Amino acid sequence: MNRVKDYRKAAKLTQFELAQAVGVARQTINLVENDKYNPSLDLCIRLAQVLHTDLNQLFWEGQVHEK
Amino acid sequence: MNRVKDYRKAAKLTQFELAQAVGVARQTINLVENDKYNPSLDLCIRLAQVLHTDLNQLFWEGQVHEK
DNA sequence: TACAAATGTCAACTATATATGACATTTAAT
DNA sequence: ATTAAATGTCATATATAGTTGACATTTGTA
Repeated sequence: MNRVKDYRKAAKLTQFELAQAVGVARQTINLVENDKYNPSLDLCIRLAQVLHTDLNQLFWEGQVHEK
Repeated sequence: MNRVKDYRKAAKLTQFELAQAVGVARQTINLVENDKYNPSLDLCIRLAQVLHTDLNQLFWEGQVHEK
């Protein structure tokens, strides 16, 4: 489970508004939030930018890597 | 420019070996390293795991976000 | 209860990530 | 100077990300 929905709600955006902000369809946001598929890196980066966070926060949750 | 090539060389892997390790074709690694396209999140995550790093290190370089 | 906004989901379509095979060029070692 | 390994790149094919439109369900609010 990624954390897009959490960050979107924290930003008080609807799926539709987030979709517009990153330039994809509303359904695409819905599918990403529900892990129905595998977004492109480009979309991940735009999501992180619009949600004022970064790739690790959104998509690296629970991974055990430490530097 | 992402840093896949830097991390691959640090791990002393060839493009072919890295491709095998993450389960894609060698050409795919080549294209990713040279920013010829837009990999899937899934591939990005496998690259980060195999290269013992994380998404931000590989693909968030130069982005200005701080938590 | 009723209504509207937000969300989930389906089917059909289009764009593009990724595969495969092949070949040219570069790099490194002999 | 040769040779092999590694890399860059092309063309064609396939899988799947992302679109569009539509409708059902949920959630919040009057």
